[in-house]
Amino acid sequence: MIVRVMPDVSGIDKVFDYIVPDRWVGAVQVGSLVRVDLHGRRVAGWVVALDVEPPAGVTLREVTKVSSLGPDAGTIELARWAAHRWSGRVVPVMKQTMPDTMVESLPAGPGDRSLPAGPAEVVEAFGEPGVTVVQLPPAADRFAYLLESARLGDGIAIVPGVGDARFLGGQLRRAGGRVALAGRDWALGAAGGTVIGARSAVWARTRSLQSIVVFDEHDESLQNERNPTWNARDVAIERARRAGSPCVLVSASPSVAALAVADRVLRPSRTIERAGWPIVEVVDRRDGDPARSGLFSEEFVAALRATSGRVVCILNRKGRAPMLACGSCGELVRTNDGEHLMSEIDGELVASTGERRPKICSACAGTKLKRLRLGVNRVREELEALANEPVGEVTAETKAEELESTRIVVGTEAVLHRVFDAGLIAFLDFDQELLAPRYRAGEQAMALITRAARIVGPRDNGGRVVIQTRSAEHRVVKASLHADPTAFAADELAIREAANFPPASALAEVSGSGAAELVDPLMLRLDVDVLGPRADGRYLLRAADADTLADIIADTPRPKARTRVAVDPPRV
DNA sequence: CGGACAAGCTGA
DNA sequence: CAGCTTGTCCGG
Repeated sequence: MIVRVMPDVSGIDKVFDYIVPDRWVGAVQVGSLVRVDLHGRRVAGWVVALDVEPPAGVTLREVTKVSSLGPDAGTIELARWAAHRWSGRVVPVMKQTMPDTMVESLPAGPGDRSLPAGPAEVVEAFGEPGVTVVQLPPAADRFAYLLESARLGDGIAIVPGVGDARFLGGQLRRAGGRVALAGRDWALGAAGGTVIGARSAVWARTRSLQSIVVFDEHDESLQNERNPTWNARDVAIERARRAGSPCVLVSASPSVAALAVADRVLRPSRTIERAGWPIVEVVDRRDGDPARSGLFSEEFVAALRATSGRVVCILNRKGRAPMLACGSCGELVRTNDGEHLMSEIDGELVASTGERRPKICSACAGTKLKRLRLGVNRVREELEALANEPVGEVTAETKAEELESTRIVVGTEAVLHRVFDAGLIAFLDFDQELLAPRYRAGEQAMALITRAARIVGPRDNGGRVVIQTRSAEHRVVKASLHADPTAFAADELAIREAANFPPASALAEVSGSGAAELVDPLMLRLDVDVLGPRADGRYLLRAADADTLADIIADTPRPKARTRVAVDPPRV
């Protein structure tokens, strides 16, 4: 038998034919990982087709080993689709489809077992094929959606982190479901049941696919940070579409990307939604004495005194220039559209968007601007004095037990991934998040509030989220205050459409020394906009939609010089 | 990717 | 012109 093999070599995006010795003919399947000789090297590779007709004039070599089972034919096709959609190579995607350790054969599949049907709205979410967005308050119990997915048969559940996977997976197992953790229990999942895991679980092998459910669909960790920058939410949608099965996207604050492709959106009543969010207190730091730019508002201090449980203060300061605020009215110095911060360069106000103007407050025409500086250490010391008890600073190095033993902690937003309950979460300087120079800043800020809301729990829990800001009218702040992510999504979508940003268009960032050369032939085309170069030599490509953009990039020759193309860049 | 080979450069 | 670097090509 002659098979076609895709070598697991990062520089090669080509397939080669090999002879399978008779003794392995039964063992080799599409997706099998084999070892082959290639150009004097012994390398691993995936069998992508069986019984092929090799090109004339080449001498075939033999497969030297059959190492493991791998993805099925449909998943290989899906990997090819993703590599094209995110303008990258297939090999790194193929790696995602593999088990943690080699698998020679699959165990027996689960027998028939019946799980109980959930509430009507949960059953309805999985009721028909297509994309259903389920908006669920942050502290709501999501388990019913996992259980329903498992009740329908083999399927995949995707969560932001492996911790979530272990927790929800354990719950399902105790409820009688057959659960496999993606990667580790690859063979078990391939034999049948529910595969649960972080983003790479979307590539898991399954026996069949009756549904896919994605929890926290808005979470940025669902996007692969290396090229190709595939997003598990989008891959899940495509995989479910190919299987003719429902794809359910669950989020407390659905992304505009998900809403744009949704066939149906299921939202709770306002009463239920409000009840599922904590009390959010917005403190407008422009009020009161504008000369006082202290770190802690009276409202925060009151909340701190009233909280007996854990207190988490979030302060983002890494690599940030000091913000400017008007000395007379306290307004932040922002771009005309109010979306981004401006800083002072050579006596002029300049924003990352290129907008510039003289040093004048746009709200009151005041000319006295003051710098607002906040450092974590100063915050920690002042907070310690205020609370009269030890305050911990959380960094990546902070040990879990140290974090557990300190009641009050200060850190960057990364703390929100390490703390699982709190009585008070305060964003001391939320403007840094709101006005970050990225088109997704609003959604990213909303995601932080959503995560904080889940940690402190629903409003009858007594937990609180405090937002200190000078942008109280910002859509994220208003939506948080009113527990109304629907309003946020509508406002965010309008802004994206006005600026022709996704989901109204598709973007790719081109960087590296070959960027100018790659972009050059695209300058005259009408179906793609070339924006840039920016100061760091990066370009942005913009097309009407992701497919058009992918086709254009695929048809453009890659320069010899190093060039990186990042599709759907999260930090632009 | 990484080996093979060709073309280009350097110093004696 | 040996000895080395740099660039280009290609794999079954």
